[in-house]
Amino acid sequence: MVIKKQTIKLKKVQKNSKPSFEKNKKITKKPVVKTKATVDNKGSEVTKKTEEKKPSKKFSKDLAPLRGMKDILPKDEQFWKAAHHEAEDIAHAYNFGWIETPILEEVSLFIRSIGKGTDVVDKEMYVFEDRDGSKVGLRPEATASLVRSYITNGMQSESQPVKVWTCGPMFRHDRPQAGRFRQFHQFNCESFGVKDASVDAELIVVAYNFLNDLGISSTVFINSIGSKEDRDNYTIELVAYLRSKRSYLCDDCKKRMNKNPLRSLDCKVEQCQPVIEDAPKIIDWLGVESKKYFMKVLEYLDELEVPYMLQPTLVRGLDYYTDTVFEIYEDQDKADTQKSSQGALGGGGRYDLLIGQLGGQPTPASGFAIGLERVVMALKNLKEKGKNIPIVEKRSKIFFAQLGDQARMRALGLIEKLRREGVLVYHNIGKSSLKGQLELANKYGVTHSLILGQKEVLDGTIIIRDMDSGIQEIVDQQKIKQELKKNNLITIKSE
RNA sequence: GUGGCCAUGGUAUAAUGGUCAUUACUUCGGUUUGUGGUACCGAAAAUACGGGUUCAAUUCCCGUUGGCCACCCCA
Repeated sequence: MVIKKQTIKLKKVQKNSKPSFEKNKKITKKPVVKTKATVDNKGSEVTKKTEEKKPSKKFSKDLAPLRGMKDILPKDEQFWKAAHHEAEDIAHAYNFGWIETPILEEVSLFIRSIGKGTDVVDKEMYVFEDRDGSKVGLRPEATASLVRSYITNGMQSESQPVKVWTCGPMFRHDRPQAGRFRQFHQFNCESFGVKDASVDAELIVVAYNFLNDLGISSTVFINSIGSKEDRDNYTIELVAYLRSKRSYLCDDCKKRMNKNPLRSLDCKVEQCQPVIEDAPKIIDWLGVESKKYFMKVLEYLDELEVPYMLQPTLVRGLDYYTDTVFEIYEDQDKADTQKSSQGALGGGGRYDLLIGQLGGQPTPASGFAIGLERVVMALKNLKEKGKNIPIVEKRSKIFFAQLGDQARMRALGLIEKLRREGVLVYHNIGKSSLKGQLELANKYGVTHSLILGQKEVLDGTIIIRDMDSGIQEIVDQQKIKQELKKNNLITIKSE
């Protein structure tokens, strides 16, 4: 029996005897020499030196996930599941087919679609050399891959439009921030093959309903950037205008003027605002066709009662868009306008030139992406405010406790048998004390526990304990299911 | 990529240029070795990493890494 224990840190010693291998982080961790003074049963004192230092139990930093990447943990399961289920439901409801494409693709696919000169391609892509020397990249978004898939799988010969959806991780080497990660997840819907305002409107309504069904109220910000010619003409005009106001602009905008003038319209710097307000509006430069098309989209949205705002300054950072572009934002309470998270939950638009540009038959297309991390963030916020969110929780109401070696041996078999019959039970076979197991049962919030002990094993029976009243019933092991069913406690797996 | 703030057990925190680094939750064990919710007792568990100043650094300084936030950009 240990009566006394003391630990002495010998700082001085380790300082002076600094080992030469100090570069090794784990070993440099302060060595601690522990001395335990113990007294054995007979009362004689024994001093023993425990082994030199133990390496730090703290995990070393290089074990942590990479910067901007996160483990998604069980505590957040409900939010993620809610989002995933809703994605699946809504995509299904609108007849989108599920598709999954590789995360890794030839780099040129992304460069050719998203566009050289965009930040996503120039600064944020994970690119590396494959073993054969070819350049591959982690997808920074899904549209390029989906378009590639449409082409390489000959989907142009299916009945149009071809509508697909996917969910999965995307990668951008960005600086992590609220709602922004290097690996993040998107829900994507794309519609290929038909150019019609109704297609755009449907996509927008899908995005809107996805959020709405999750309890997130949102507004769509929408604009049209017209055809490529419209945009080129407009860009020339805009640059000329910005040049004339050059001295009033912020430094970023001065740079953007050459690189990506449309983005200046998005500038949030205060000094630029008056200039932006007076800037020529792209909508005035749309060709007749584009203008008509845009009006039609808006009409549909009115019809569908999707709340939207025209935003003449909305352009998007990816090159492939034409005509309709939109972003969707969570409606903020006035109370938390201060509270950051100003990123869009999702965005998208029409890209009629992309498929042809990548080598397919020229085919119109339109789509959107929603960031699941941001959705999950919004869901968490809502829950904090006590709002109801469609949480997916499959909980069993029953705990299975076992006691004694034979019972333990029997337990797994019984649990398996119950599972096959569609009865799910919580259990912790690793624990041996009944007390500990019932504690757990309590924590799980079950209403009843099954208790199997030595005696029950021999009798072929089992105890059913009502956790509220404490009343116990002994039933035949063969009749567990019936008993539980009688009390309406069963979570049947199928159906 | 730029800037601001930050770094103490698993989580959340307290404190200090010099005994054994505080507290709570969690985890584990015990208070009846067949009965949970409460109570009590006990245990495990931390100064991110590297360097500098100092007799002495968890504390002060620098660097690295990471986190949060904003910009850029985007989801």
